[in-house]
Amino acid sequence: MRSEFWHSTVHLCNARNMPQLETPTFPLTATRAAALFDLPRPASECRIVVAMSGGVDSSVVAALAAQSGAEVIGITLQLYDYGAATGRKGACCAGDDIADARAVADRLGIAHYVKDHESAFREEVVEQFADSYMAGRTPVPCISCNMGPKFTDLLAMARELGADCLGTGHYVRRVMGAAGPELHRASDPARDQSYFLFATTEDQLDFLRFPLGGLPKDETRALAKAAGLRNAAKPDSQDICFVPDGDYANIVKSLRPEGGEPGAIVHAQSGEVLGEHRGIIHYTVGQRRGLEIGGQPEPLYVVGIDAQTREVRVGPRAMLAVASARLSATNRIGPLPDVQLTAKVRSLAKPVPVTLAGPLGDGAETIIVFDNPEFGVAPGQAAVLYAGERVVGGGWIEETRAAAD
RNA sequence: UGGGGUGUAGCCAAGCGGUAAGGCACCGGUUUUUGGUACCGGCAUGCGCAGGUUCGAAUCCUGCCACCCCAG
Repeated sequence: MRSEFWHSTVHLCNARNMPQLETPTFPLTATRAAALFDLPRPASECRIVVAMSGGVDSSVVAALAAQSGAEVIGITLQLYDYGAATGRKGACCAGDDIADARAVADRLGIAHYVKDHESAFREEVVEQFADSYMAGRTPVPCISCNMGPKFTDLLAMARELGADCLGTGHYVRRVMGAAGPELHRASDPARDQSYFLFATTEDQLDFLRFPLGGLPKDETRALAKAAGLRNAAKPDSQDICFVPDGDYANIVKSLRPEGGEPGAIVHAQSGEVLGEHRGIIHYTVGQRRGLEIGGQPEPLYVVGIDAQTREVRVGPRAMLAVASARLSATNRIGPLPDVQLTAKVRSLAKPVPVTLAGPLGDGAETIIVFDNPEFGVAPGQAAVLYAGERVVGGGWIEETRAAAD
């Protein structure tokens, strides 16, 4: 099993042969570090797999795992090979990032595997990303990536390696509730990444650990410095990791050349053709900029995208008001509490009060009704449901119903 | 080659003698694990062109050019 599973391993270092490097200033004791992983047994008897992207966050997780006294194995998924992107800082899981992950593992004296996951990543994330845009939707590839490569594939690897848990650098908290582990927002709301993890299953959550979720701001970098990690000052990743220069449309067009076919920009109220666009993949419901339509008395926003006719419909902001949204493939994490729920329909949105009008979880379709009209709700994005700080679940936005005007 | 109208930044447009509003678009910044939104900032030494009057003209005068409408 092992040889087949790890046929693509390009590097493995033996922890016992590594020189013990001095990290005397590391501010956490072994006990406190171990507590972050909520281990089932004494740390010395545990094996922790850490998903190492090469970034600061997951590197610190590896450092914390090492500090706990458990046996630690770092795994880096090689997700894409983007030669041109090697100079880019802040990307993950390619080129320099893999080198960073390896260097960190060496520094910490832990084992480290690199797994070639390019074809799976392409299928599960990149192709879906392109298809979504081609369908006139706005995908969230980071969620697909968490669902597939990270929480399914990598997690399976960790289990096969006999690990007790899989630690990642996500800024969310795993909190033990009466009915089992719950997913909560990060302590630092500015860092919270729970939006990207709504699809985490209870099984996965059972096995996952997020040691950074409770850390105060800047603490991560302080830990990285204290541990002597070479990427301590590495810029935070942003943008989509497989889009090297931020030009996502280029990536989509290289995969789906038809995506660049022009179409009409039509006023949703008057039906007037206001101009021509450069392909529907450039637009998102709620988007204002990039339409290049001047001479209007007020800003116009994308209110709809018709993939069949390649028509982009635009209208005034009022037309963006949405009363409810239909969600598909919903997930539920833990019991549904009988409290006011809130929903986030974009990663940077504030959660707003909603009422759930249907089942939640097990892939069921459901409807969320916004207490107040919500603006810029785009099909393809995720709607993540919260009960206070707790993530209850969520689903994918399929379609929306406009607020009555 | 008759009459009327209009020409101000990429678009819409105010100004009607005192030294170029505003909106849209665009660009930049802030925020940020989705190039969305929002917010902040920038954006016409020049007002179709050439002359003239005036201390001073986009604003008045003359000529020319372009486009539009009506009539032929």
